[in-house]
Amino acid sequence: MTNARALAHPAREEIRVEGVLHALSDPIRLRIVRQLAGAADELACSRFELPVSKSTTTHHFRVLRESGVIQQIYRGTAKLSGLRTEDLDTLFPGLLSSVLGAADLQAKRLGED
Amino acid sequence: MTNARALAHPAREEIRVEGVLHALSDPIRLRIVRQLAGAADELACSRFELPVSKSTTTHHFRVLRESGVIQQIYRGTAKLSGLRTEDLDTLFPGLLSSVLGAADLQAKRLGED
DNA sequence: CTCGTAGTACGGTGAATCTCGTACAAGTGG
DNA sequence: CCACTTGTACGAGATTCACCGTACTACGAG
Repeated sequence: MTNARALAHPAREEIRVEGVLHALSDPIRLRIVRQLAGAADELACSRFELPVSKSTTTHHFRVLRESGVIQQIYRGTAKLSGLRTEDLDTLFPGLLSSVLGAADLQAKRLGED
Repeated sequence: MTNARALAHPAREEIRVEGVLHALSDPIRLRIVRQLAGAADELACSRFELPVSKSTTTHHFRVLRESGVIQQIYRGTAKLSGLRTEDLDTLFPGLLSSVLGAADLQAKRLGED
C-alpha cells in the first residue's frame, strides 16, 4: 500500500555532470535545492513558496529529478523530495557542497536570502 | 600598441553563480574549460578542436567570457583565452575545481576524454 | 459519496539557445 | 599590394526552455 504511483529516476551511473549543472543553473531550482539542503527531512513540494505557478513548480521538480539531483516519492497526496546527496557525492565528490557554498556566499553578498 | 580591440568582461562582483553553472552545463563549453585548465598558458581559440563551426565556436567563447568563466585578449590575429581562476576561487571557493574534478571523473568513467 | 488539497497532463506562447553559412575585418608574411 | 590565417557580424532555422491556464487524477477527511 505504500505506493501506487512510481516516479522515474535515473540510476546513479546515468547521472551526467552537464545535466546536474544545467539543473542547478536556474535560480528557482537552485533555491529549491538550497532549501532542501537546509532541511533535515524530505519536503513536500507544497512547502516551497515559489514565485511561479503550480504547473511551473511541477516542471522544475521534474527537471531536478530527471537530472538526478533529487529523488521523489509519493506519500498520500503529497510528494516528498530530497537531495540525492550520497549518489552525487559518490559520483562528483565535493560538487554539491561547493555549489551550495557558492550560492550561500552569493546570497550573503547580494543581501538576499 | 599591445591592443586595439577591447573585449567586455564582467567585473568580479558581477559574476553570478547561476551564470557560471549555465556556462559550464554545455558539453562543448565544459570541454573548452577542461582544456584551459590543463594548459599552463592561455590558449588561442584555434587550438581547440571542436565539432562545431567557427561561428559556433565564437558563440561559446563569448558565453564563457560574459559569464565570467574566462578572460580573453587579442594578440595579433589570435585571441588568447584563460580561466579566471583567481576571481572564481575568491567568489566561489572550490567550485571550479570540483566541477573540473567531476568532469574528469565522468570522462574517465565513460571512457571518453 | 462529496469536498478540499496536492500535484499532473496538456497545449500553447514568447524568449533564449545552439547551430550554421556567408560575408567581412584585422593582422602577418610574401 | 595580395594572399592567408584568425576570428567577428549578421541573419536565419531548429530546438529547448520557462512560464501560464485549464482540466484532470489521486488521496484523505468528513
